[in-house]
Amino acid sequence: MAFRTGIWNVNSVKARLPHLLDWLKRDMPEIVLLQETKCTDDAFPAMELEELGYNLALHGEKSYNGVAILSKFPLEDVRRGLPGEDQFGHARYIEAVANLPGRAVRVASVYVPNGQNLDSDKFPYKLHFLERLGAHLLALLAYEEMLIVGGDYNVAPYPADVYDPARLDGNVCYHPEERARIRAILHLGFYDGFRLINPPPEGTHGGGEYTFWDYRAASFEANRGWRIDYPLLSPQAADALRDCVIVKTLRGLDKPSDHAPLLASFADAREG
DNA sequence: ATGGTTGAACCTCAA
Repeated sequence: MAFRTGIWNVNSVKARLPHLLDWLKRDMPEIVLLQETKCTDDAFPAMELEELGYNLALHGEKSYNGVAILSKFPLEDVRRGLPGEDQFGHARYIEAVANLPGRAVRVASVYVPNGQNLDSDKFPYKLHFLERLGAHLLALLAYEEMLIVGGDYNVAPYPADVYDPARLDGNVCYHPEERARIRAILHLGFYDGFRLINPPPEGTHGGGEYTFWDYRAASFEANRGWRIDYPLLSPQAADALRDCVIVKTLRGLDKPSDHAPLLASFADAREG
């Protein structure tokens, strides 16, 4: 069957619950990958989402980070954290198998560390996280499954993915060391689902299509944005991809997240 | 313009 996958950094699932519920009722993605839920699993608004028909797989922590998978299909083989990760580390990765009728789809929700600034200890931590993520995704690629890894990667991979690539080159989230690591993951054999549907424009200027706008300095109004949220797809998932859009309207509401969601549509396995 | 805003939880940190 055909299905849709939503991807959204909500910047607090509790603060964003009204917008989240409205969006899910309107666009009805069967699978949803959330980042920055910012609450422990016992505080997650499970009842409201279960009422919409979702099964939940949660990996949260108090105040910061937190990722979740919502699925209208049964979830199995839930894994929390990257392999070898400290059990008490940040809640930044969750993976599960969604059992669609006649087809299993592996999905993951990832929230890559922001890195803060180049002088911070958090910057090498981010680079190391990207390397560990790449090692894990390489292992998953060997399964030859439909695999959808959606999240906030906190890295704009290419010049078209930031509003002013010349000025921002070297900034955190658009630093050559970060771009090299996210592009290394792509070069393993993953596809950026947004770019499969929306090829980047020619030249080195910003492409104008973004998923994140800073709350400060009227960034959204001026479209000073960054494309740092995207679906990374295995070849099997890329073949089934039919559409991928940024739901920009949600960034323009009152009390928005600083990220806009994405909605990716996948075809039935039997379609050509 | 090295500013600006938001969320969670505490009076500051992370983004």
